Amino acid sequence: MQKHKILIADDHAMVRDGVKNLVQQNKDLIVIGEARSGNETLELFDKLQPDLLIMDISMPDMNGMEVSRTILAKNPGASIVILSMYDDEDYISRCLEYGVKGYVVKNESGSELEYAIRSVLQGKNYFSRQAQDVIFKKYSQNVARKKTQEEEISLTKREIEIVRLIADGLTSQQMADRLFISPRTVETHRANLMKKMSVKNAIELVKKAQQLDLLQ
Amino acid sequence: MQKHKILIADDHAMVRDGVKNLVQQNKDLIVIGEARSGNETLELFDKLQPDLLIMDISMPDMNGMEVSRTILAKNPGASIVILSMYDDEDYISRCLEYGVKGYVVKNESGSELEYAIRSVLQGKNYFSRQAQDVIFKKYSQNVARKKTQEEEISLTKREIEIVRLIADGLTSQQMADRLFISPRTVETHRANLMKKMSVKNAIELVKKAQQLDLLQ
DNA sequence: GAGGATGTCAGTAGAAATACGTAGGGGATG
DNA sequence: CATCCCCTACGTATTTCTACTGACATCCTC
Repeated sequence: MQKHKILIADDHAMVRDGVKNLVQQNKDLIVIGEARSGNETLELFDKLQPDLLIMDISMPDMNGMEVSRTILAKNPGASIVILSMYDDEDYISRCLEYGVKGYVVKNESGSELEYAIRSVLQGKNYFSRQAQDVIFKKYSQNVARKKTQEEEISLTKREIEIVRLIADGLTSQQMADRLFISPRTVETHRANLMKKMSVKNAIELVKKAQQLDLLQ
Repeated sequence: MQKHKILIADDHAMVRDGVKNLVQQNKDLIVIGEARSGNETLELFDKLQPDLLIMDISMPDMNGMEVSRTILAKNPGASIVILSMYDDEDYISRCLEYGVKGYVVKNESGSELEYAIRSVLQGKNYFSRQAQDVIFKKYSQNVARKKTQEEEISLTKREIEIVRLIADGLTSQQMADRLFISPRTVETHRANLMKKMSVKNAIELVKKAQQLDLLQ
């Protein structure tokens, strides 16, 4: 049987041991190395080429996110599960950005970590309960904000057409050619749009339209 | 003890009974109504004002998503858990958009539903394993796409600063004032940016910068 | 049929952006 | 020290955008 090779990175021996025990209760998993710092993690990852890296987010020299970014820059498919003390939104979203596949908050049960390991080795992502809560909260805040703004502003069909063309980077002349109307008319629409949406130039107009989800 | 009032909506009696049993094993929960269609759900929700609505996504007259949207438009804080046969990405993301707080795929265990009920009643979101997998897959695809584009273009610190100000809708003069440099210099940066990023005007520049995640 | 919303177009004027090219000072690096 | 990159800055010319005002036809509604 081919065992999955796992590298553990944490500056606390006790945590390393705990994770190691947890991992090695599974016969198809084997811990092939332990790192005590960010730099050591980078070295060992290169040398050992593990199937999975389980890493603390806070380490003395370089934090887990920076290590993740470095590793994932060189090894885009690498599997990394982050262990963190915190369910901080910044941390979590940065990890997602960098391509980390798992994120488990330490005060959650060991089964969360096991589930994360299983999922990631199967090629899926796994963010633990608390981590998801944070993401969903952020997401729904965004949605809520969009909803409340959306009410007041109502655009005509033509105006929506125009604002989309503006967002595509066309000049008034180009829009006029495409719509078979005068460039002056396009400019009228543009002016009306800016007035309706309380902005001072086309760039802010496009941003606002994006926020209101008017572009496609 | 104040019991949490729950409304169940599903066109299949067997599913309703199953959910009902599951719910009423908890002493602090009580099923106060059952709806067999989308329209009935809307009526009962208005009349009964439940603390939580557990609803099938597919119903004869109006599907669960449309019902959700209608209810949430009138009751922005309403708690809704969607039961679905499918882990379709479109369904899930639409539910998120509308403000649905829970999404459970039917072939998952009953404990997923219980967990969802608990979480939502506590004011949190809960999307079951399969639903999350879909979202994360989508998310990481986006990240991956972004990454591949990012390589070629490298901007200097000053250029990044400028492109962000452009994205904020400032004119060259305003940027010059803020950065204590000549407006001509700002225009030089702007021109260099447009050349580097192969675009013809500021709007396309901003869009490109957004794609490359250069704006904060 | 009066009134409102929409889409169309124009004049005038000034502000801003874009397209060219050129160039010096400073820092890092070989 | 030569070279490259970055930041800085200017000249000239043209295009595009923004601001403000006024106007007319159409369609819908009350």
